[in-house]
Amino acid sequence: MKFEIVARDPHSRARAGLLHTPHGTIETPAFIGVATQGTIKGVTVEQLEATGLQMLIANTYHLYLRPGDELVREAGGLHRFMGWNGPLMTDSGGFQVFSLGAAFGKNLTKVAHEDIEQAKDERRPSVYDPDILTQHGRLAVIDEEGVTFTSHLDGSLHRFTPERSIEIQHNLGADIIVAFDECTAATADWQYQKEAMERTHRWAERSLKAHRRNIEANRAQALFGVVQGGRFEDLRRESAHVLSSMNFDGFCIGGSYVKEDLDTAVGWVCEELPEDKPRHLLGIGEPEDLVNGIEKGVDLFDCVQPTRLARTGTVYGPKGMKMNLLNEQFRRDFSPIDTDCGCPICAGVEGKGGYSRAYLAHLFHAREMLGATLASVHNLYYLVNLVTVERMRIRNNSKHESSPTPNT
RNA sequence: GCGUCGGUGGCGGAGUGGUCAAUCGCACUUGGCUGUAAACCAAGCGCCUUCGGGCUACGGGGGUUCGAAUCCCUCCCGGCGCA
Repeated sequence: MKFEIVARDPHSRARAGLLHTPHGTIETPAFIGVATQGTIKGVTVEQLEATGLQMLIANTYHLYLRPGDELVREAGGLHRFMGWNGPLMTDSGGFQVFSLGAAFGKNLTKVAHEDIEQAKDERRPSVYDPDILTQHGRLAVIDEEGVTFTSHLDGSLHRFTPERSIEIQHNLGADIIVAFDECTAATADWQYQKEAMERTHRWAERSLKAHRRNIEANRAQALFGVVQGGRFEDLRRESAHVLSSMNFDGFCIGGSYVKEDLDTAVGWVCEELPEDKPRHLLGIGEPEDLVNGIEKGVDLFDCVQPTRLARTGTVYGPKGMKMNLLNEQFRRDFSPIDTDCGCPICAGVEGKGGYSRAYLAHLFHAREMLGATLASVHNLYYLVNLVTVERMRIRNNSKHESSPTPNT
């Protein structure tokens, strides 16, 4: 995998680049679609192409449980299995350490509010002990070696270590894979964040080692390490610094956040990471977050937000304002979601008119699955386009600053 | 006409003397959703409120009772059966 920076914004740390993968080149900054179970829920590959998405990210934990990574390998790898020929990455299962662990059963989310219930992460035993799961009322428990999961599908017991996550990801065969890490709660204290971060660093080394061992025989090409450290500047910088010294092909910025911390944390990390490698801000998000992240120097984003919102009836309207199409006011609103939007849902395809808010509202009220599909296509298009505009802006600004690097 | 069963909130449908403004669905209204335990979750849903409470309600009317959606009488309406 090769990464080249083609333009830099003179007014910020933003940069535009090209990320070459065996399945094509990604123009960065880019928004990546989340295809957890090997699909962006409710959207076909053909429809995805119409959104302009350049890359998708699938999930190790989900695909390992079902249909099984061996089966995917048998199918010829995830690309072939899901019919997506473009660039593909897989997440390591690190996020499930959080969502099935510290966050389980609480009202904890990736980007939380300041007043959330504290997610207490008591010190864990240092050895693998399956019994602790039941004692803690969660589906994932961490120890030094790895994480013990109770399947959310059937309650069966599973074990992930960095080595295992990498092995599974190699079986899945994405272009970019991610080191196994621990996503911590936004409000975890300094002591715990440090402990978790250092463990994540040890896991990063092990992931790297496992990756190197298998890389020749497998399809997976590039490995990204994950920066942690929570809301603490010293830890974030340290994490970025330590990981930079390892031989990763790129870096993810992980963790969960209190909204106000997001921007600062991303800023600290990007200042420490090497300039010549791509940075992926995991699981973020909202339009303003993308703009802020790009300004800080982030190259890649992925987020479930556009599709999850879409499935539940919320779309990005004019100027990115969120609209809940189930609200009464849209029942007789026969205009498109956004008159200025060029997506197939709003603008239609090849001269055929698009869909109206009222029609979408009807689909959602009637619980017709097409509603989720149409709204997902629109929301994805919106975010992809937003990032594309930013990318163009960086390239154009850069040109005026007499950058010799030509555009592609 | 006689007999019989039944009439409860927008709808379906519980409740059959007090703990009932009334279980539960659905519909409706509004929130929330950021590396997907998520086509999901939460709250509200008679009227008024200074949020303590107050008022009007279970087909209509009249009784019994300290107290009735629940018991009795009567009227109206509907289903079924017999003429």
